[in-house]
Amino acid sequence: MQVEPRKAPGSNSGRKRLRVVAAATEVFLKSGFLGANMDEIAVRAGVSKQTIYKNFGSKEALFVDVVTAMMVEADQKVHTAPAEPDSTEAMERYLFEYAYRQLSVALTPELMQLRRLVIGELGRFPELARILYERGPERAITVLAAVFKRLEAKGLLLCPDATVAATNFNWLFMAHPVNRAMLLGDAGLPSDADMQRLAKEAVRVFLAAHTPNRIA
Amino acid sequence: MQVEPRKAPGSNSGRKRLRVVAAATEVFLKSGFLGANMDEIAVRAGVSKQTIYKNFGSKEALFVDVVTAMMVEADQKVHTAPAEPDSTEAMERYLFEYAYRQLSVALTPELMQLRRLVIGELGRFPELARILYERGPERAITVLAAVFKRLEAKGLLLCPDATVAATNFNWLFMAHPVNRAMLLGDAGLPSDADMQRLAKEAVRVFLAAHTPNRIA
DNA sequence: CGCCAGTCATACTGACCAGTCTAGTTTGGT
DNA sequence: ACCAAACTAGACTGGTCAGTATGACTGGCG
Repeated sequence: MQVEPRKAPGSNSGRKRLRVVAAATEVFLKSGFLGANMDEIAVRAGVSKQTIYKNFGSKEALFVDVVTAMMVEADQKVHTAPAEPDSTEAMERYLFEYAYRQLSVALTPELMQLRRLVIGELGRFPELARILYERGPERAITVLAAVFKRLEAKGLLLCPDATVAATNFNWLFMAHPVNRAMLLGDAGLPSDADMQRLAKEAVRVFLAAHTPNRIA
Repeated sequence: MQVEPRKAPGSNSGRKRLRVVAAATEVFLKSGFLGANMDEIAVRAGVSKQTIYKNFGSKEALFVDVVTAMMVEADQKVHTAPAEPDSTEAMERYLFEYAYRQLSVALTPELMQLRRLVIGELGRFPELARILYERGPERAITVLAAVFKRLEAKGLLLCPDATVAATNFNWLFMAHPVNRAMLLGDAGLPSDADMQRLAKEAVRVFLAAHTPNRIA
């Protein structure tokens, strides 16, 4: 099977390719890799199976393409960097905003389902799980650690190991809702008020453990 | 299809049943629900397919039985309750021991693979995921919250909401390694030294945020 | 010994499905 | 207008697999 090179997105071929990716995304998210049916994907995309196989070569390759595309798209939403704070009060606000934004962006039904899918297919597609790990939590923690290092230099934070501190903070607000969503489904996702509570509590605990001269 | 009632475990039938469960456990963990092959399970159990269908009725039912059995077994290992502490120093030790034990017991390749499996099959078997949630993190947090309430009554802890405090503590040591294991596989599991570090850091952060009159 | 419930190996059915093939149609560039 | 590339519907192949059917074997018990 000869796989055609990717066409420009404006062309007719390119548009068809996008429709296939969109349809495949739906179907894979709904049914998983083995449960997904190529005929259903073709019908939903309004495209013949031939076209799919011409563009992607195989079910596996389509799956990898679809999941990778979903992660790239998610990446773009997560990337935002507000100005870093200069005072204790500004830092508290900064941390709260950061946590709240991460919660809002990451805890969507699509991303949670993507996560379930990738975890379930770890055995078959370990490289996809690795990419999700690196682009998700690892990247978030790395970026946060760099911020914390600068905050420590300013004397606003006390953290001998910035990566450990960033890991602490990240999971203080993320762990509980993500775990719930993984096992309870979309019904377990937090409301906006929940997210604010989570962010606030995470900031409180984090600062209690990483601020110089603090009295609880 | 008539499903036979469960036989006493000592009998010949009972032993065969156990061998089926053991074999099915292996195969489901390795291949997932759809990927698992009933013929392979039969061969591994040294049993004919007929016997499997007589005892369990269907692939779905076997899967539910197997996963439930795995969770019951895991439960027994997790349940241990050392004496509750009476002083600040004893509490620190207690929390460390608790965290370290939870890490040691929960972060095994089998339990992590079970978790991946259940998460991946959330769409098909939501009730299994719910059971895992209730018997796993929810139960751990509930038990911990009760302990924290008593510790607060003794004046050792400061936590207006014991459940929030228990959630904080639980995920402070669990979140990072569990997330790594989910996405990086068994190679991402922490070493014994890692677990001790995780437990120690979690206790430090937790106590900084939940102890009366504490100076960081 | 003879009974019979449980088990065995094996073959089969019917459904599903990834991927291919065919022959006719549309599209887009020149 | 013309042609080549891309696309279409739909049939087809080959393989897999859940679940059933068959007929023979075995072991415990009266």
